[in-house]
Amino acid sequence: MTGEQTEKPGRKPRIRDAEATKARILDAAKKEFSKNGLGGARVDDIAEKAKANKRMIYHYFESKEGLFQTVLEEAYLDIRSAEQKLHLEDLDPKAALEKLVRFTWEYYLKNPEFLTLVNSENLHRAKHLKKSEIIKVSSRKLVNMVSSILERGVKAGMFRDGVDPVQLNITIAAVGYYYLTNRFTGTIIYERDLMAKDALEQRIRFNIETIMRLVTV
Amino acid sequence: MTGEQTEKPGRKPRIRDAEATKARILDAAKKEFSKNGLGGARVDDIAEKAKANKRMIYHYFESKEGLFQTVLEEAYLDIRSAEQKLHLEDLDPKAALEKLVRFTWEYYLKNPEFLTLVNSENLHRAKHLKKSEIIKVSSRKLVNMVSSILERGVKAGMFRDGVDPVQLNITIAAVGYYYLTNRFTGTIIYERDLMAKDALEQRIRFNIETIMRLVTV
DNA sequence: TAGTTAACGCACTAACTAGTTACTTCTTTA
DNA sequence: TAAAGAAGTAACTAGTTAGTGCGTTAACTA
Repeated sequence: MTGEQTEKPGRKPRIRDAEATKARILDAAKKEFSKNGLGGARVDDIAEKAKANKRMIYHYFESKEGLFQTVLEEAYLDIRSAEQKLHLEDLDPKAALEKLVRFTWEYYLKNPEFLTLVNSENLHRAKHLKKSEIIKVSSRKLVNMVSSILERGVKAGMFRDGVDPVQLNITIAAVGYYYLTNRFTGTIIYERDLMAKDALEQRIRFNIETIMRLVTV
Repeated sequence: MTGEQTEKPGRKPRIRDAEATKARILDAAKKEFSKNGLGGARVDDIAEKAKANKRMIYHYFESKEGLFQTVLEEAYLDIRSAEQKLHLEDLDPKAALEKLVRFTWEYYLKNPEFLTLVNSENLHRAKHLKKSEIIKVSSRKLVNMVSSILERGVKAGMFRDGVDPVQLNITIAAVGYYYLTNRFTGTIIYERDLMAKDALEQRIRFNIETIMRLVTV
């Protein structure tokens, strides 16, 4: 173990603390990568913001890309785990679906770094995500969750049959994701402040409407 | 004019040709920027691929960012002008809307650079697009087009009233854009080849269904 | 408490990168 | 045809940038 005897639950008075340093690096890296992309991010800046020596980045994460991969993996695991905590199986199908749409929207809104990280990874043709097995496993759970909501809805006569759960999943993500990643160009194109409070409220209502109409009989 | 007398319509035998060089640079730049993003693109590589001297880039476009701005502007003008050529006003509302959904999807599919350029611009908080007046004007036409389809549909009793044309427009873009920009991570997450021929066909059908159900009474 | 391991820091490098200087050559026009 | 301007080139610069070699010090353990 890692020095359990001197550690008290909420306190880590050690001057040298591998876990804390790692965490500070990951946190700074997430901000930098999401702000500037993988190519635009600077290792020196990450080290400075993490209040760590640059050498530590290479010590813990091997390379800039290794660091990016870890950041990305953690980001995916975070949203996947938050989705599981929704316990949609306890709600009736309509309420469950609406809750998922709302959750997805709010997660993107509160975690805009997630959007940019995913964009960055797609620019690199998902070469980092490809190596991660745990991401596949946790994503399967999401698809199953939506599948079972759909099934229950069909049985209850609320939803129509034949809606592909993967397509539905993609669409739930799409209507929120697109609006939010493209909020800067969108604000210019549509000459409207897409991030104003009422604009955001209008959008989430519209998204729920879109998804509900899609599955309703 | 630029040496009109020696130019024959389809032939430009000049060794020195400013327009041709400019065009080659823009073409190479579009590929480089869309492949690597603004930060990741290399000016030297663009010059090499364009078979032009790097000095020419600075001569014609002032800076790397100036070049990016021009590339981005041309990309937007291209899609906006293609949309206008659809002549949706000649079709009945349902057919018009379906044609727009299909066109948007196919444009993204055939011009994936557009998607990455827009992503890159959003990473930079739309600082380049902000400067462009012509983009706003041509985007207004798109919104008006959708507005008038909606209006005609409502009058004909086909579409329900109160659908916001901007939200609809964003949604039409979203359902195609998200699927295609995130095709690399998507293929991993959903463990399914999103770019297979039948997958693409399934998606466009799903998108049309989504949009039609959204506007139908 | 001595010895070992792991955390950390300094200073460096080799390669790269946007942008420029100073120049040559082609094309047009007075 | 001579002069001027525009198109094009090669070589360079000043500043970055990812990644390292090597030494130091704190923390754990035999």
